[in-house]
Amino acid sequence: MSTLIEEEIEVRKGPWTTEEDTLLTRYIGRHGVGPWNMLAKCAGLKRSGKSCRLRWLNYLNPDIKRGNLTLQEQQLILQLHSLWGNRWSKIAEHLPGRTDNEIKNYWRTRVQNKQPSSSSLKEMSSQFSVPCQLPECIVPSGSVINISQQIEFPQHETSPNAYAHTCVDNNNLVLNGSYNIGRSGQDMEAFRLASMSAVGEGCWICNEMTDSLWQCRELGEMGN
DNA sequence: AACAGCTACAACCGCAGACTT
DNA sequence: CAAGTCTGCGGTTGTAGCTGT
Repeated sequence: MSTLIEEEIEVRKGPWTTEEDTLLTRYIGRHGVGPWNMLAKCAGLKRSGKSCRLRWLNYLNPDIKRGNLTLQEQQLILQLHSLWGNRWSKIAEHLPGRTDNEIKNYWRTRVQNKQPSSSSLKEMSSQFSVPCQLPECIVPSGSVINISQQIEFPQHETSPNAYAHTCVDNNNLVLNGSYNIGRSGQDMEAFRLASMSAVGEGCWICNEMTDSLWQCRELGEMGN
């Protein structure tokens, strides 16, 4: 009979091998998902239940979608993150086949790391208004997008008057200032969502822009 | 070709809440 | 009701692969 310490030493960590993947997949295929600690032992894996759960949910589960996030998914993540913050599991519930880990990684590597520099922040804080020039948008050159829609806010008590008007010039998306920015975070949120809607399905608004808007909101809150 | 820096992603850790004894 | 255990979540880290020099 092994001691507790010896058992702890036996627990494997690090990257999973194909043999381990096979064992876990086969066991769940036969018996389904159960208590993870028990499952790990019964499957013959020298892994913690936690590790098995993570491996299954984030990698081995056949329901998981592979490949890059679609533009719609990226847009949805931004919208949901603006509503719920870092509630990754909650956000993942609205993206079938995507895991909270994947969404979290996406956010950290491709959104959060592209925060505007402090100098650009200062510049923005001095203006704190539209229009603002936006780099690297993939809207076809020459397109014109007009929106004048009222944004619905699922969780906000009121619907602020958020209107954005956009046009595209030489691949740069420009927001024309028909949005009346208040100093509340909610107004900034409205502008943010309006801008995202402006780009529409199949198009994508650049990360720099949404982050910049987010910073604008924070600046607005700081100013209060 | 070799190296450094960067990016994306898998995996671990700590914590909190739920559940069980 | 308290203590122990399990589960799930969010933050963080390690590293393989890619890219630029």
